[in-house]
Amino acid sequence: MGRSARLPLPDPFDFHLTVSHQTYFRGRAGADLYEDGVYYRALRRDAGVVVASARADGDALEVRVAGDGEEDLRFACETMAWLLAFDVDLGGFYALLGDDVALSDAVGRLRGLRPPRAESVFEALVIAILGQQISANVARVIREGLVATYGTPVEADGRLLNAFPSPESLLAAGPDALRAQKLSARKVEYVQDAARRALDGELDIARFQAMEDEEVVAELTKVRGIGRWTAEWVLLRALGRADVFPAGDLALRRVVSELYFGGASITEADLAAFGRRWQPYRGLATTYLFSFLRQRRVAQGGAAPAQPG
DNA sequence: AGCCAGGCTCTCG
DNA sequence: CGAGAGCATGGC
Repeated sequence: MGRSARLPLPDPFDFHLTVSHQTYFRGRAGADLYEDGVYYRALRRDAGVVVASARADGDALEVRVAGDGEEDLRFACETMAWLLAFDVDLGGFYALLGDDVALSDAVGRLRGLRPPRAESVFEALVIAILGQQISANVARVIREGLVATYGTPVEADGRLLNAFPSPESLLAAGPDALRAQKLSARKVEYVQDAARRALDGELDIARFQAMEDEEVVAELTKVRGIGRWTAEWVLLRALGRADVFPAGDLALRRVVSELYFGGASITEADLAAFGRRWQPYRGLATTYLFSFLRQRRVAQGGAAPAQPG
């Protein structure tokens, strides 16, 4: 049962690091599962779900699907290559860094990290809304609950995972049920509005890929609940844009302050100006800086895994 | 116990 | 324009 195919790996590429980043160095984050060297995702395709997994094997990515459908396998291969950002030019970014000591040091440990992606604009948008204002850890906990409760459960290699909740399921949930998932009343509104838009076809990825970065920002920020930061998150995580730099992001501001300004506080405008040094790879710089933070957070034992009892 | 988190809206001067 | 309040809740 099942089919598999092998995709040539891009170079450089650190599979373990990239999938670890995707799962917050914890092995699981929402619909993303990483166990025993295998990356699992339940992918939505048309009305159904394709259970896919990938692992690095020599110079290839071995992609598997549970069923026997040839189309499913092809879909899984394309999607995995997209999720793991096979198309991104890391070499250009590394060359640009040159004498950037601080980030080069981070890059030294993060070499081969690719900026992993969300499955859909809807997923990226919902995750971004959940993450507004609150800490990354709290956002992650809330996302776990949402995916566990409203995702589509499937099994792969005897492991349980969930496809990211469909727009239908989050709409059907109703406001009170989502409030019970620790969303604020506002966030419930925003998430359900996003679900409606997804069902109306407004979040179709092709529609956005035809637009420039700033057009996407302008379009998305017309919507109540979506500000610049949320739109930029979608650009990075769903559309895979290379040069996006969320200068309003508090964590990004602090880590740049720490690495480049001796901890002195900097404004959003300062960060935007400073970020120009990473053009046209500001999105990669963002991913590397976040990865630096995520790894350190886990290494320091902050937000330890759930207690046994 | 407070206070702050990988924002955003709304209100008021 | 800018400043400030409110939101939800996990972690320090």
